[in-house]
Amino acid sequence: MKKNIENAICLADFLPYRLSVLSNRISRAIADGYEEKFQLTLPEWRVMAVLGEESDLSAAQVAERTAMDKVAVSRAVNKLLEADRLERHFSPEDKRRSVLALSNEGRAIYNEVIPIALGYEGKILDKLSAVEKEALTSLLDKLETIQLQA
Amino acid sequence: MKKNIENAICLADFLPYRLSVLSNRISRAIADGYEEKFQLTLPEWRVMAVLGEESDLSAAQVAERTAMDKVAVSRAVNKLLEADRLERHFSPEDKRRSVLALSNEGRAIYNEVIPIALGYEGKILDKLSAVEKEALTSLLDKLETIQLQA
DNA sequence: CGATATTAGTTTCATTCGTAACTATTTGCA
DNA sequence: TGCAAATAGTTACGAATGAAACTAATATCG
Repeated sequence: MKKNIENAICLADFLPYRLSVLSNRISRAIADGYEEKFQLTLPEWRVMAVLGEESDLSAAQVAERTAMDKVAVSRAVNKLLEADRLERHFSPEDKRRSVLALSNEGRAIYNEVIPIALGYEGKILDKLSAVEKEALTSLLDKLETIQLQA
Repeated sequence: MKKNIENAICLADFLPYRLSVLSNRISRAIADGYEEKFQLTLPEWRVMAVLGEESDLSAAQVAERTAMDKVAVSRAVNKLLEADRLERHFSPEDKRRSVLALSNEGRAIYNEVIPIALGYEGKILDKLSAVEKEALTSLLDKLETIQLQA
């Protein structure tokens, strides 16, 4: 396998490229499992996923937990509200702050999507040994802490 | 740390989500290192990267090596042609097939971007021990082979 | 109290992206 | 040969995305 020793990049060996291709492939496969069936986009699903875990978050808290930006959250929330998958009211103390939660319908969909998403993750993790799974988790923990801004 | 044992997802522990966030963060950081400076988008850079390694590829071969689809390649190639960073002629045997290569100007830019890209990768890899680097490579090798299509 | 700054969330606009349809060329095979 | 199918690449179009400007509500501080 060609290495990046001279002034050239072998894309196939380049970590950022490999992560990008792998991640896109996995996300696409999972989204294919629910997008058409539930008319649900990836950003919408992410919003539902955090609200399934914890209710009554503000849009900003959803953004924080999903690593989405506030515009993306706003759009996803509005589409979910239109589809009656979310309920929103506003905090009495601060009328700007929204308080978001899954509706019954949203919860039902959440309960259906969860096994699909976990199924795909399982399909991947099942191919790894216990040691490899451990290594993967610990590498991700470490990589997530790395500061990149020049 | 909350685990995915019940019918819920802890996004922060969910492998596809973690990969996606990590990969986007890294790609964004690297792109910030060349996009503005060279007026170069990520897909354009990917095309240049493969042609820097190997010249006279067709658009389809570029697509294959970059994991981009043919439309994205077509667009990137056309922008690079307009900017005189690429040269294109067509195969005499098959007038449909393009033969792409970096221009001198493209090569010069390639030579400038390479160290930026490798620098970011190095910044990440330097935080890992030799054993961790080995584990990462072997995990990626393995994960890349996994079949996901339901 | 009242002006200014900050914060939450939305809207706008320009760009990007993906899918599907299209053109041109070549291949295969009756 | 010659016509249908396949292939290389482009175009068209609607949806998704991101940055910046905007609105409304609250906080700060003279």
